[in-house]
Amino acid sequence: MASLDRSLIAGLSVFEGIAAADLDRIVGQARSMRVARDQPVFEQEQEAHSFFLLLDGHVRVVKSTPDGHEVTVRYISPGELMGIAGALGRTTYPANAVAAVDCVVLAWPSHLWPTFATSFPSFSANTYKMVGSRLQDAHMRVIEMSTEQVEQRVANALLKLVKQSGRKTEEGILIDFPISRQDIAEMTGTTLHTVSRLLSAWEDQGLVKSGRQKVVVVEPHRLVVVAEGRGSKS
Amino acid sequence: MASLDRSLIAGLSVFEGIAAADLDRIVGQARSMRVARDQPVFEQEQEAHSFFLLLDGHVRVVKSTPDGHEVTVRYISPGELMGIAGALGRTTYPANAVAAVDCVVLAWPSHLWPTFATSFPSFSANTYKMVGSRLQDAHMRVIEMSTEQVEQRVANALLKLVKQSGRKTEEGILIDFPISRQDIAEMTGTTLHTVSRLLSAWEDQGLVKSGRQKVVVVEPHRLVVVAEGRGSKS
DNA sequence: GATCGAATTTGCCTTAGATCAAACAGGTGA
DNA sequence: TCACCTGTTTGATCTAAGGCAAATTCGATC
Repeated sequence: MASLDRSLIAGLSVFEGIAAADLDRIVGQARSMRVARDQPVFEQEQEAHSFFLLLDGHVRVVKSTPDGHEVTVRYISPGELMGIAGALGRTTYPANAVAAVDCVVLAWPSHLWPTFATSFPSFSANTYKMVGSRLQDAHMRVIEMSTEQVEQRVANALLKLVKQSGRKTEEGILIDFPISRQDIAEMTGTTLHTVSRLLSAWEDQGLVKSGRQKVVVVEPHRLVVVAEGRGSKS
Repeated sequence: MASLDRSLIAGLSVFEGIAAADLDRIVGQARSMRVARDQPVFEQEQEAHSFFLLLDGHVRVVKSTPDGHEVTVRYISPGELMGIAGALGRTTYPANAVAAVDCVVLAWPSHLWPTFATSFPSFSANTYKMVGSRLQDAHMRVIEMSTEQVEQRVANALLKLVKQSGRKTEEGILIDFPISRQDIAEMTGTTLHTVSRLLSAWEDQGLVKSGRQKVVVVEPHRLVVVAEGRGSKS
């Protein structure tokens, strides 16, 4: 296996404030792995043997309910940690993580977490800061679900994806991984039919351009207007 | 001010695994305060100067949206921490916390957190474990909002309240603080009208007994059936 | 005990969005 | 090049639950 270099992780916000030598020690204990598109990184209820850092690609985190519904919790972008169940006192993963595209991830055995946390206090502080913002996110989701209607939620979801993984093209801002109507529906608590109708309507108005597993946001500004609830109700 | 005793906090799960002498040191730096019913413990966007432990009473944590909606995030029971924004890298409180009844709380200045975290590792571990379970909770809420219908969500909310703050009476299990239809609506993302209709229907079926700001669950078992989605659709 | 305000109940109507159904691409592999 | 599978579009209903309005009840206060 090629030896891993600290340059892989230097500069990531989770590792901010950590000395170069320490970064080496951290990276030295990681195992790097490739995960092919649509393959799992870890699975719900499984023993949480490792925690992960996404180096390249995009990972979808999904919870399945007993009655067969799937809810997308979040998308992970390069540089983010995932599967940190151990740091929160869990022994199993709370959700499925599947690669949205071919991915490269680093994995550390979970039992290293306590050592890392005490040896590298800024690592632990940064991690808990991230946990804090995920908690914040989750609360925002609850609030959205309680107070906004589907149109606004879908607009918000697209804007979030654009901010997180948007790539500029001549047409507009492309969401940089394959994403289906069904995926968007699972992020927003609606059905693929409704998402399809919304995208069609927005396409007619020139807000977005979309195709099979692909969405390009042409006019983010106007999408923000929709997200805020004063979309043109004629 | 009466001197505070470690017996106040010994035995609480957050302080599990901490030596008696350390408990003294921790309690010694707290300030105890009373909060009258309907008064705030802390407020959204406010500078997070302190974190709190609820000793007695019940606190409702509510988020307000710009457009005037209120969403209840959770109820805090005695023994739980709240306002730990600092531990998660925030400088302001993310929500309003208001006393549902007259309360007694301990408060520590936020700047003590880092010291506490390093001096009492099990305190920090316990706290993050609790954060983990709140994150879990929040995700469960999102899933409920996405996949269940109002009837199930309201049933679930009542069951959660019963588990958390139920007190046995001859009639059934009483939710041990004043709670209005509106409050329940804000917990479940619906309207007080719908909650009222549901409670009326359940009362007719003998599932609950309810009155002004009061709910008694008479038959938890049958409420569980409703919560799981196979309530008697005649 | 009379009064007043807040909480609750209920009926009726409306509607956002789910469900059902069917047709329609656009890639991929043979 | 064609066939096929998966993702998408669009139309036609249907319904859970929200909105509106009005009556009612319960407690607290004077």
